[in-house]
Amino acid sequence: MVYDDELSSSILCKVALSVARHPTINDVARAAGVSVGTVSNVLNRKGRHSDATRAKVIRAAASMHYRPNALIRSLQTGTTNTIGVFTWRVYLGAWHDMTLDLLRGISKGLAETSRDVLLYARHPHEGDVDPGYFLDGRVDAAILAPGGLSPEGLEQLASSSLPVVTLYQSRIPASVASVRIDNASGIHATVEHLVKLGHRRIAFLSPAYSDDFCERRQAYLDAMERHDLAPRAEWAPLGELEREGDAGEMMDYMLGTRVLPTAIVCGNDGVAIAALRALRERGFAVPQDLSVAGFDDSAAAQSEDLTTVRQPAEEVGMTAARFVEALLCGARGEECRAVLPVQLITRGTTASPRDGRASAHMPLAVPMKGASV
Amino acid sequence: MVYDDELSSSILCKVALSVARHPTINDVARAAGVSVGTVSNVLNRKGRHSDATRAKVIRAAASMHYRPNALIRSLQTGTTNTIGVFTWRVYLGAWHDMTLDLLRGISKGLAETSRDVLLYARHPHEGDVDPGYFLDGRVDAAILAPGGLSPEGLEQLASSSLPVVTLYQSRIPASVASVRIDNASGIHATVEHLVKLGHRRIAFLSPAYSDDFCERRQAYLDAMERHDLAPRAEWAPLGELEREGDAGEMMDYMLGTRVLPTAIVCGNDGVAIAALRALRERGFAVPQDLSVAGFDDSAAAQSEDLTTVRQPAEEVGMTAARFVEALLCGARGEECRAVLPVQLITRGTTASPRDGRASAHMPLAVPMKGASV
DNA sequence: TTGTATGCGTTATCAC
DNA sequence: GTGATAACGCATACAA
Repeated sequence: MVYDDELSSSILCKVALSVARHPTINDVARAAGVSVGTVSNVLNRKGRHSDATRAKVIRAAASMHYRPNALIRSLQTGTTNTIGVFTWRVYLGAWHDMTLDLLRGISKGLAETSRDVLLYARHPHEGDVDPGYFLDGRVDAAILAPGGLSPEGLEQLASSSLPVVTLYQSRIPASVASVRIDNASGIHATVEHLVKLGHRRIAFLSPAYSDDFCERRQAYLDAMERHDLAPRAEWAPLGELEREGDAGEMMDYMLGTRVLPTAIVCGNDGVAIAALRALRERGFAVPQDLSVAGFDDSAAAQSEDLTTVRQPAEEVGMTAARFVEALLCGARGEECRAVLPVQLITRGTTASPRDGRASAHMPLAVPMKGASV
Repeated sequence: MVYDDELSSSILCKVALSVARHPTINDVARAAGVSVGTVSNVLNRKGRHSDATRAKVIRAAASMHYRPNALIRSLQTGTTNTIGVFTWRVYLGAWHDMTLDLLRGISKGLAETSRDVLLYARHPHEGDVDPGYFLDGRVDAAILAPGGLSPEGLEQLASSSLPVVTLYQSRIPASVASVRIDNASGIHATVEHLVKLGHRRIAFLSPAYSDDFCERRQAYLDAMERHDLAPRAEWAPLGELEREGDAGEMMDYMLGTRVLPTAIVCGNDGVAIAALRALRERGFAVPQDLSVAGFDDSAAAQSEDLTTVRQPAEEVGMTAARFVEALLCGARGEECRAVLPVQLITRGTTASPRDGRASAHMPLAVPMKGASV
């Protein structure tokens, strides 16, 4: 061609004009008049080349907005600088306010080590996730919130070489890193608080579809026993509680029993706030007629002046990010386990019960299944 | 058949024992006794091979938990099935409650087309993001919430071949797809509502660091003018308002003026709730002494019984996801523009002002240089 | 129907 | 210091 002997600047023009695609290291090398190896060296392993070459390469790369392809680079180096994060909960609504705090914590933690987050959005709304999903080379490690992987799936993942940190899960293989919160302490503190206020008829309202909820339920039963309080079966119903409306039904069920509780401990703030609304709709005053306590200390809990247990979701995320870092540095899963403390926050929805018996203005008979007070 | 089984299973064992790394297509090919091309064909282009071969390949792949490397596959196909999402806001706190709704919408929208989200977390806490950041081949397209990219950066990105959808941004190149909300309508409705209640001294409290805030501020000024109300300069201060404490200072400033407003329109719910608290701390009753309105209809707004403008954050996310899909199918950016409607939600923090005059304990109103009271 | 060969863009290992 | 070149794992066009 006529232009074979053009100066590099015009070559740059040619390249710039001809590429719809992004410039590659080859383009940079050609423009700078050096080999690809030299370009790679200059750009990555600073220090083993002449200043003149260095300048040429840098300028060529900058002028054509060269950007190394991250995929190929990962292929070469074996590391993606990306962490997979699976949180089922992003699909759910206000029942789980803590997701964003969690993500923020993870982001902050990973930013410290310049890693990005691959947020798995592709999973279906229902059913278990294929563990192989995390093994396609896109991520260096995975952080798994509950709800996606079956125990077997987690087992399989654990036996692979992918570092994994589970969150809010207790039924996991011993070798898997995990960050949990101290559910039992939180519930014990809540029950203790209520007992000190004079409550003896304490109910527990919660779904049971995650380890956390199960632990909280068990802790409630333990706490009741510890205080010599025998919870009636209908005070701790095992319902689905997946939507707001469910809380109303559950409340009807609970209020339809012969002996009403004077306090309700809820599995999380979402349930507690739904319970608050259901109670108020039915003419009950909180905390005069019934006390209500939640779990999580979400933003809504603060607004609702809800007594609740504060869990450090952001710290859970940061801890998980640090564990990921540790695992990538060779730590074993067994060494990366944390149970973060929680703290009871007493607010306006809990108070002493009205003198032993149900209050005077409470409905005599709740319109459900002929039950009476 | 039996012979085949024995043969392949023993080979499988050998392979399984030898690999610490993940099996590659070569391993599968060897185990199945076919070539890599055949494996690839069987796994991807169904239909052009014998049943026997097909069965062998499938079984070999399944038994060794073969998973194609997504990086290489992307390299090959030119598509990553991943969308980059940049939201600065994940770092911020309760000032921006809508982030999770947004993410949920994006996730739902992308799940429809089996794409995942690369959530950029690596950006520093301050300063502009390098546009080249999104051009390293890891994503097929990008969704950009405000705050990260400078206008020039966005321009540069727009001139690249990467499909981009901006959110909540109005000052963008004409060719860039965008999803916005109708800020002006929301503010006009709010001011209209307050005017109908009898307010004339209406203030505007908001930061101004994003397009949305600026639009809302301008809409406030327009609405005031439309109602022949000349807002005093001190009723629409231009402050930073980046933390909760700032709202208190701003409130002190506003309440320290000679003529007090009877209503405060806020830039978002976070500001409004901070304003509510600041007002109550200073002995003002809402809405008796002052009315307050927000913007967004976050969960906190519902809890606080705040009059506000509902914005469909989740729908913003879903729309963005759909635009991404459209762009990837060849649509031009100009064709992918949406301004989603908002809706005024009147709640308990707005009411008629106390009978024309300021309340008894408020400082007397003193007219200043032609300002209409 | 199946196998072979090529190339994707980069890093890294060697010669020079 | 610098430049060839192998290798990464896969898809695909093409040959058999």
